[in-house]
Amino acid sequence: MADKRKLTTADGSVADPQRDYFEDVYEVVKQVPVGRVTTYGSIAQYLSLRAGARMVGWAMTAAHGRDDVPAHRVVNRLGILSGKNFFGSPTRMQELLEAEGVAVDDDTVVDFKNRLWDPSIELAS
DNA sequence: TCTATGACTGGCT
DNA sequence: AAGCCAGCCATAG
Repeated sequence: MADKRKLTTADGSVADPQRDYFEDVYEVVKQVPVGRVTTYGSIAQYLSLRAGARMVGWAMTAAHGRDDVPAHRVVNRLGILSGKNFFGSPTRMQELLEAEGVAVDDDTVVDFKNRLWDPSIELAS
C-alpha cells in the first residue's frame, strides 16, 4: 500500500486513517515474545479499536509483505490458526510456530491458555 | 450506491 | 455441547 493514497485536501484533513491503526497493530504484534501467541480480540481491546477483531485480521492481511511482523503469532480466541491459509502453504504457519517452540495440533496451539500473551495484561502499566 | 464477505467474538438456542 | 445469529466496519464486486 503506497502512501500516495493520501487523501490530503485543501482543508489539510486526514490522510488514510486506517494506515494509522494498522501500524499500531503491527507495533503490538512485533512485541509478542517468541514462543508466545496472542489473539485478534486482545489486540483490538488493547488498542481500543471500535472496529473490532475483524479489522485486526485485515491488518494482518495487509502485513503480508512485511517480514518484521510475526503474523503467525496471532491466532483466534480458541488458539486456532485461522489464518494459516494466508501463508504460502497451509502448513507454513504451523511450521513457523513449531520452529519457535510452540506445539500445534490439529491447527490449534497446544496449551494455548499458557502460551497466550495478552497485551492488555502484559503491557499494562 | 448497495450487497456480500471476512485472519473475530460473545451470546443465545 | 455444538451450532447459529447478530454486531462489528473496511474492501471488493
